[in-house]
Amino acid sequence: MKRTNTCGELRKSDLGKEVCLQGWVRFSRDHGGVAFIDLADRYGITQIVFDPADLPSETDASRISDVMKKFTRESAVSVNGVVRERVEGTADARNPTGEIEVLISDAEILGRSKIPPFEVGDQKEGVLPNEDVRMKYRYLDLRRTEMIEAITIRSRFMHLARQYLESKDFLEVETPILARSTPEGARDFIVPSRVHSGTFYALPQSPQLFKQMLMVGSIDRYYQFARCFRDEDSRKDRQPEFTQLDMEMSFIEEKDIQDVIEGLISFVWDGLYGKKLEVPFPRIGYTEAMERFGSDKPDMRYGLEFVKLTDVVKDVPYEIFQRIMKSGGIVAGINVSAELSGGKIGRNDIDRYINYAKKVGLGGLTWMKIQDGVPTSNITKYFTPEILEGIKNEMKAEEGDILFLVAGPWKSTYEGGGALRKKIAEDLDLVPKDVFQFFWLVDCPMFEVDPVSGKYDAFHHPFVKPLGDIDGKACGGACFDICLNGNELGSGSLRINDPEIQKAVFRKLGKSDEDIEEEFGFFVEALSYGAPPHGGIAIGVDRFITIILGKETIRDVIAFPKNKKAVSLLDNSPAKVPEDKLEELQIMTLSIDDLDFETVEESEEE
RNA sequence: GGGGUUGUAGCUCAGUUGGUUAGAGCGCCGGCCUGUCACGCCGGAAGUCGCGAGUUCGAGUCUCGUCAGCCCCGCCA
Repeated sequence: MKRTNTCGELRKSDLGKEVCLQGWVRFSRDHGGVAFIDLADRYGITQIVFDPADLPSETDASRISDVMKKFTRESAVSVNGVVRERVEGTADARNPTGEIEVLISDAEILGRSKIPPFEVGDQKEGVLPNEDVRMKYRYLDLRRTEMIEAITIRSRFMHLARQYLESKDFLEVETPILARSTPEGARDFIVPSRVHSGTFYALPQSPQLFKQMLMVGSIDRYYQFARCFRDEDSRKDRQPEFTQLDMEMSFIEEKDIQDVIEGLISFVWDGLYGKKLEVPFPRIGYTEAMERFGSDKPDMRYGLEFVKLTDVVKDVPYEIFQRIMKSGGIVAGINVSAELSGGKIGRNDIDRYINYAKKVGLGGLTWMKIQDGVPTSNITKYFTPEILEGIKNEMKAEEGDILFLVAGPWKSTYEGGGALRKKIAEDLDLVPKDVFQFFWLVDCPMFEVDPVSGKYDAFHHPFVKPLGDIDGKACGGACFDICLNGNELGSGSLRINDPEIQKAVFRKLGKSDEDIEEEFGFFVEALSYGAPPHGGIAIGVDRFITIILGKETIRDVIAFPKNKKAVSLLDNSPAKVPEDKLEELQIMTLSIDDLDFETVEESEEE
């Protein structure tokens, strides 16, 4: 190999060395005589200098000068030269290689670059182009320091995790990408079979069933960096394809899974940052999390906790609250203290929050401000002085504090309230940076009942081991989530290993015995051949990396992500395929774009 | 599917109450410059104001529609 060093490597200790550096021309500065190039690769930047007054004797100066004229920005080039100390007073303390430079004696262009569509180099005032431009030229975007860092940390994370899990006897096993479509959960991506026309594979939403069958297959400690596919609308933390660190273990209890994850994350943390994490992570029950923070993945780095007010206001003449409580709803409040808000919340802000509350599914938002010691607002006339006093005491409200009251059905009200809490915290800048708070959300229910249809839904998924009688009123599930800073990082559970219980859960979810046999027969069958007690967890790799790097979106930690509409602007996928490929698969498309509009319009006119 | 927001030079943006020839910085091209580091200085080229209608004597600006990006809701067992 010609290249002797990377662009981030050379130091004063290398003075006098003959080196060959290869990389990209980031900036160049031509002073008419002496000229500089910042040569960059993913390791760093080294200054190359062309110095006619100080050239080695055998050097052909005009030839080098000619070659360097072709060194357009972002071209890949090769440079030979000698490492030397920079002229006194010109060292660059911001750059680890800033004390040295390479005096060029030979140069070659390896791959000339067209004029880049945007700035690749780090700028004093970062002017990032729009994301769609970055996506179209992702290969250039990846050269940026920030992207290099994200990709590097991601790789380190995966390496450290593998190192840890292998040391604990876990085996990495690949599971199929072409698999059976399952009826539960998200929409599947479908892949047509050529051999069996009219039938389809689905891309896995997760390797759930396969990893459980690995347990039946005696692979008692499994892990995999698994690609998962879900055909649902994207968000900044959701992509149609994403990566999970998927794990499963046999002969274990819930705590064993949590111990492994705590060990794993501590190991990774130490490897990445050289810092110890405090373990075990705290636990909070589902109900408590909902009632204090209005979320099953609460951000507990700041306060603004909910206070239950149902008892305090149970005799309130305020009709809206009465109606809600009579139908089993709750009333809860959040105190935005004058201390936190700095008195910055005015009537306009309150109206904004009322609007926001409606947007996130709350029926409305009641507010009061403590003025002259009394909760005051346009609706306090419907409250008795005793009840107002009760609210004030319960919420520990003081002069100038603003109280927001939410009311409605337990779940949707706390969830909406949680969204409001988050919004207020962000507006008031209450969310601390550089604090990483892991915790376990525990004591989850097994089922949720749809308030409209009355239909049972699995709280996590149908393979979770129920705790107790599944027909009981509040049947729990042996499932739990790991959360970090208001995000769900992953969820785990003990699984059902008894085929009869598995069938009973499916029935509870409304499946007939025929459906169960058709959709999950192979799986129930597998459970009936000595399935060990087992359980596992999956960690969202993209989200984890996003959070620890303080990024806004998982797109920034994925090398080639798709946009909001699931389009890859780099390769323009999805795309049409030639007609003969469809014929081979015996597929016809009914896409509106494929219709002949002239014909359609004519038929409409008739 | 719904709501919000953005769209002006290759990139990031400004553009007043509707009014002459649409501007700036960066980049690009040409010239000058022997110690810069986002080098500097001088000069230059570069625009379907997302697209389509409408109002108007006149539209980047107002109205309607439409397309695209992003954020949120729905959706994501």
